[in-house]
Amino acid sequence: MSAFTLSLPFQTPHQQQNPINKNHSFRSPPKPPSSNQKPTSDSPSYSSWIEQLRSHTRSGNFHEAISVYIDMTTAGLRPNNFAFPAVLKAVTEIQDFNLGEQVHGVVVKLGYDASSVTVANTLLNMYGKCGGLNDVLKVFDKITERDKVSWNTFIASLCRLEEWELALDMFRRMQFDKVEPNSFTLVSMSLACSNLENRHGVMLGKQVHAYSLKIGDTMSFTNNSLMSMYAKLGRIQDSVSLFEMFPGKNIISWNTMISSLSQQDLFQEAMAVFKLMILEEMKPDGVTISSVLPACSHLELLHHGKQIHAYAIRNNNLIENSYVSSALIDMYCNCREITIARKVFDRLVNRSLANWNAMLAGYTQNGFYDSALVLFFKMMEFSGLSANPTTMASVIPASVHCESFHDKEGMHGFIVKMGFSKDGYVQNALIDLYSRIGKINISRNIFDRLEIKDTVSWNTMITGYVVCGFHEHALDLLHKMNQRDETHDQNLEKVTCKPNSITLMTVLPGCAALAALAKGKEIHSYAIRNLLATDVAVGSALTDMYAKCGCLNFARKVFDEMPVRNVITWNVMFMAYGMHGKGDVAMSLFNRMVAEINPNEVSFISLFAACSHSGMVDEGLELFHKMKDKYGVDPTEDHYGCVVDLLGRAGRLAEAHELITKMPPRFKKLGAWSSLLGACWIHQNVDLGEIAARNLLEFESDVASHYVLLSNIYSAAGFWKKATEVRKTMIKNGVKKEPGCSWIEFDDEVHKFMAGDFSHPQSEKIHGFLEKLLERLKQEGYVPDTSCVLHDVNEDEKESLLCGHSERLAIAFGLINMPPGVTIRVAKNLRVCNDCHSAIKFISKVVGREIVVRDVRRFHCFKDGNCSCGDYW
DNA sequence: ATAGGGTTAG
Repeated sequence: MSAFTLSLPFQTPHQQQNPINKNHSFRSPPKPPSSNQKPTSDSPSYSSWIEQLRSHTRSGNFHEAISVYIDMTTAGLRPNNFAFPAVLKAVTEIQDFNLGEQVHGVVVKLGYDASSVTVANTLLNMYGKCGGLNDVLKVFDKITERDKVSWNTFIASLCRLEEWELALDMFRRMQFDKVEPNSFTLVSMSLACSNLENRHGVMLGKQVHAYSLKIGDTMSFTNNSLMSMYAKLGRIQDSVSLFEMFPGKNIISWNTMISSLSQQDLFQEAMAVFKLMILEEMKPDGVTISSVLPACSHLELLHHGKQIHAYAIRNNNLIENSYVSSALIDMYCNCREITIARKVFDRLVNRSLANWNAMLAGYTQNGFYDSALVLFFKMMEFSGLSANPTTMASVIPASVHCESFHDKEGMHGFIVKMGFSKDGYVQNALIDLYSRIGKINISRNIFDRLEIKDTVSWNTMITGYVVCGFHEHALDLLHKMNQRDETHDQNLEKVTCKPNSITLMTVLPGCAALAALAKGKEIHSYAIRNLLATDVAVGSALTDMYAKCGCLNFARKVFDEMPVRNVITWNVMFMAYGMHGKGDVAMSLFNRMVAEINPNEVSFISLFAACSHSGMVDEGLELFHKMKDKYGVDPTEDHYGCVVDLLGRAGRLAEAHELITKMPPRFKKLGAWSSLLGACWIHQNVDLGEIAARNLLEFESDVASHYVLLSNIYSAAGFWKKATEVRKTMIKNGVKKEPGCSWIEFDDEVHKFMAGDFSHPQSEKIHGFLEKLLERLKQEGYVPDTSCVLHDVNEDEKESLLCGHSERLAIAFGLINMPPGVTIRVAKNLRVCNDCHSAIKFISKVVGREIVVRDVRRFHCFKDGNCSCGDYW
């Protein structure tokens, strides 16, 4: 609506031309009252103008009412204390703040703001609904004879402007001025209290409640507001008591109760109240439906949800209610019935933004990222609606995970353009976006500049570091999150963000990757103290962490004590036993598992790996042959890869090769070929190794490990020239070998060592230590095996290169710094080479220490000159 | 006086 200026014709009565801008758009042009003569204030038709104005407002024709008002003033008539309330009400309803201000001007000129309480009160109401705080205060100040309505309107306006504290102050001043609060006042007060900080809100809320009892207020809306207030302040029990004791329950009481329970995540209870409502023959309306559906959604009560859907269609076509349809879509999506959700969506006649958003969220949350993006672009083009921050909170993750969508950073541009950059959800989603495209610094930048960091912000940032492999930073940030929590004002419960179960399961894989046992234990104790350890996901992550830190016993203990286990929990345990070379235990656990719960694809991958590392070829093959018929899991290309590894590692290379050739054609064979190549290196088979490498390099000429394995196979067989050639091709193709890297946790820090690396502060000491150690090893009978050294150098040099292998540096560091008797735990990013394996066996004997080395595939526990893997790995 | 759709995880 265009703004226009209204000058005051009565200020200079002789001036007859009127500068009203007639562009104001009205539905129907106003008709002046019957006579052609201009009415004057004392002519009989004056009252008919006023009456017309009032009747338009009364019957809801606000635009017409305003028209009459304008014509009236154009004609030089003064509005009176009947005209002003009518026009102000109309202005308020259509939210035309500009016109409101102009009418205000007229009111002031004519002195009604001080002389008529009714006019002043409607003015107050107008500013409360479409103005600002200053206007409200100014108008209220002017009223000399404040009545109860003035106070109530004033307080209600303050609430609408979210000035909760001020509203409460005014409640006190009202009583001080000897004006008795009534139901209207108490409704506003309940609303104000429910928006205060928790403890404070409850305290004042109880006073409001007591006040209502004192004045014997039994109005249903007072009771309903008090219920709502208690619920929002987390005092659901008080809310329920009010509900139960109140004799005058109406539909709104029921709805309030159901929605309050839903909002407090008390879904079972919400369902129970809903059922009671039906029993008491109270007819649910749209609000009821949209309050109870979230409960069905969270409890995944698809059946109930469908019944409610049917009810909504039968009764009054409640499905047309946008709240109802959004809740339905959400319910179906949460029950993973995306197709039904989409049908509901497609059949809607008018789609609200909430409908689109619910559908988009449903797609994203169920992993249908492409569908989410397609729908989003459709919405942008055809719906006539524009996205809001909620839309983008679903679209950003969809764009991040959608592989065929490339312009991920473009989303950020769009966000900025739309002005959504300061929305918390959007910012968190952007942090995730940048970390997943490897631009972790941008993530951190956004994170650092967040005005409010909630738990999700911290979790997302920590996950980002884990995703990018910066595990130390992840642990650092967890530490900071905790610090922040400790120093936080206990009164501000709403803004605290303690680590939750998601935080822990995000950061535990970081500990596992770093083999940071001490840190992992610290997190474990934190989980116990904060009652998070019983969470399935946390328990599974703890089990995994202990297993990957080499503490199989701890892993098993956590596993045994978990109150609930899911597929992932079991899979983690299989993997754990597999990495420790205990395939037999994994298999017997599997038999226990299938009595309780169905295995999935990952279960079989873990089990094959376990069998493979334990030489249990036949057990593994048997499982492979019956996984589909007995357990209903179709083998995938990954399973084939595992079985090729199983056969190959055991030296059954021909069978492994045959299995690859028999793979169903829909499968990619790369994984299987690379398993075979690895096996050819172990068993020194040049012919098959060449075949495998050829098949791999045709598609993956940029993977260093293929070149390295082939070249190692050649050198081990003495084909030095061929080995060198492979290495040259690799360099020519610009492929860089991933540098070997090992690490060890010491003194609350993870120390990293690269192969041939001299950057560590203790580097000199370590190398000196290793030189002396080498002499002692040789005395014990250690003979260096240089076959896996790629470089074509003389034997002496090779030996010193071997000494530089990163695992040896890490072990030496541990031996120098850690007290005797403490097990040395080292992790490595590549496989331990033959020579290091045999050297570490000797080291464990010479220094009398247990040494645990975890490489990419499994654990090696060295003790008294032996290794737990029995040289089979 | 009552109602909605969103971000993080294995």
